[in-house]
Amino acid sequence: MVVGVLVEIQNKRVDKIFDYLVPDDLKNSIKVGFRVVVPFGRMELDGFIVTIYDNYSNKDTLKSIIEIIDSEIVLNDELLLLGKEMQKITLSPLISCYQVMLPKALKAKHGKKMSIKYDIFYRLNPDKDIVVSSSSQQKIVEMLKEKEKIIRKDLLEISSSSLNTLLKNEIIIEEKMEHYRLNYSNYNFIKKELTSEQQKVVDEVIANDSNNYLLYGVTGSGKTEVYMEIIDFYLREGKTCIVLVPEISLTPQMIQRFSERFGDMIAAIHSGLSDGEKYDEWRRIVRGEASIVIGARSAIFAPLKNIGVIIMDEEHSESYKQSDSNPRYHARDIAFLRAKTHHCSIIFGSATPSLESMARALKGVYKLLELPHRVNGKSLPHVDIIDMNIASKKMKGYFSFELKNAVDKCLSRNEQVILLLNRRGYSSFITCKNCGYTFKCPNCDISLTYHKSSNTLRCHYCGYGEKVYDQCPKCSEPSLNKLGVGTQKIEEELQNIFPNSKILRMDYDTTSRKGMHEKMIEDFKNHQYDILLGTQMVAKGLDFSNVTLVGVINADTTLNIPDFRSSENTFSLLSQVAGRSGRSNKEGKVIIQTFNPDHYAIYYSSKYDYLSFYKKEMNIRKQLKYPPYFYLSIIRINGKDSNIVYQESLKIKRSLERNLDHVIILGPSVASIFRVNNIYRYQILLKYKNEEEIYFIIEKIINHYKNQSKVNVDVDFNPLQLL
DNA sequence: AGCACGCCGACT
DNA sequence: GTCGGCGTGCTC
Repeated sequence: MVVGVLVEIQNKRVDKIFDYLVPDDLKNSIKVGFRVVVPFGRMELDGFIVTIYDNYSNKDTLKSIIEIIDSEIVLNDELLLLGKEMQKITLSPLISCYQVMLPKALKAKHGKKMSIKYDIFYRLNPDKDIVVSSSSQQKIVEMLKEKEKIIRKDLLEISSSSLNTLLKNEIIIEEKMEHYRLNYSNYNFIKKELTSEQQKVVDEVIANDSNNYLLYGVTGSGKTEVYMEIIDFYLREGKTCIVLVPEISLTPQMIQRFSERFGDMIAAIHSGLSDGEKYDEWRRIVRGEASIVIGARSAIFAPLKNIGVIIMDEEHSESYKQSDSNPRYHARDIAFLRAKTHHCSIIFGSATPSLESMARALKGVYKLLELPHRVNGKSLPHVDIIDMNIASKKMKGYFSFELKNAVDKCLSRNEQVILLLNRRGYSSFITCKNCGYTFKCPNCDISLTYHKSSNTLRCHYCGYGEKVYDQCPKCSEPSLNKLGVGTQKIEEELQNIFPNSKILRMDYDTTSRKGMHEKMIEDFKNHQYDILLGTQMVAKGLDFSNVTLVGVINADTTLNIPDFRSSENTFSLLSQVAGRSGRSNKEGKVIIQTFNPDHYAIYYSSKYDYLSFYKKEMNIRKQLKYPPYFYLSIIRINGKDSNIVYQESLKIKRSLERNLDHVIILGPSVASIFRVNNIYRYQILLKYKNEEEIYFIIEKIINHYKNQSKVNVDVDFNPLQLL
């Protein structure tokens, strides 16, 4: 017997199938989709069995498999096929496609044994008469008469010798059962009364078996309730469901809502779980013990059978794309592939749909469903924009008089405040502290990125560069700000202004410890704090009924990120955070501090005018040839020798130019961080209309560079970040 | 990814 | 004369 094995090495040159003999004693237990240990050169490696050959001509040269790791299939037929399709659409190593599907505990290095926890149960042996010879034996038997089965820990006060005697005499039986580290309550079909708007959406979706929907519903319009009702329908049909949410909004609140309704039918995979716990959830899914999988990006690979619907909440979220490493896939594309095999529907939900999705919906590629009203019947909270060009002249720190005042009022009513501080991208570009001026590329209409080493500003799209001056070119003040504001600093200032308030700081630093995120949300909900100060993570999905004021300290930071999507991201972030205010019966309010009060992203978000924003932004995208009018791809070239990397980049560019018409080829330009770990990086940006045309050439280039070690060439199709 | 093979410089 | 630098190539 000969099998094809894909070995677990992250190297393109060995990303192919190696053939091995199966020793006779393993023949009966081996299956496609199992992991095995194989000899490889002088090493021993883990690998996946991807084929079993019917007949194989020259077996003599083959080595034999050392051992089988699994007793259950790790990659089922659907996932094996899905991996191949992923490799095709991402041009990533096949092994990386399989690895990304599995929980970390399974990717463990060879030799590390997985621990499955067991509970030991005891029950009475129905075939034996009960004969006891001591009072403690009698006690155990009494317990079993009452409870049918008991767990070892119930017997703490009873000597184990009496237990052993009973076992030896076969009066009681020992049983092992797999212990799952998490527990959910039971399914209880609570049906919440839906509004007629919500019901209409539900009816529409369940009327069709395989359709793609864009659910455009304002914050607080009850999308989650709609999802649950649809899921309920499919569960009754005997089907399963996947719910994708951005990691940041996969809060205990969210999980609780699902588990209250669906109990232990859900498997929730989130960052708060240990690797072991994630593995447990994955096993429950494999065994068909969970019918709803709720999780972040990688939950799209959940090994469910018979999927009825895939829901992608907050579909505009950038976290759905794996951008940092191979395979550079978007969960949306995987959803399409899985929906095709399962003949199921996909629902993309958002209060601020991505331009790509809305464009598709308006073209009829997706069916557009709308929830234009909040379920509490209240209108969205009023938004005040504070012009910091004026306000900053009168203030010392980061808080305008208006924001200070509003916080004061809110606290005096014993209500709570959420303050959003945007830190992302701060150090990479330069702003003027005095007037808010930012440097832009004359060719690309995006902010320039600051390079500390050369003290220059550069554009990463076209390579344009200029020297940094000490003075601001607009107001001539020597007040260029190269550094960001930390949440910590703001917290101190806040505490000084409101000495009697309790402030909770929530950012990457304070939530990195396991369970902290959950605890903070719980504590804030219980009003142990008055003010929640944090980064993006306070903007999404949280539902606090006592929050009546949301303040955005610096709306400009996301706007200034050198990316053509920065307006879109700003609009959606501001809309999301505004929706945190006034969620129950109390009137809410939002205050946004900005140096760009007239910027359309800020202006339209303050009016909750998605469609106007959409039209304006689409116009810009059209003019500048960006998505959704043009596709983008980035070819990244890196290597140890910067000169060789550059020369090869030029070669690639020329070969692209020779082979492609109607494709805009920009670069090669240096990546935002030119040198990482002594690897130099260049990139070429492609803008095009026809996906097929470029695919084959890029595939050719990547395959060409696969076999040589001087430079490494990767592609990112439809990148979200161009940096 | 490892690990060996192989072809040139400074040394006991 | 050798020890050892790490460039190139292979692993079923």
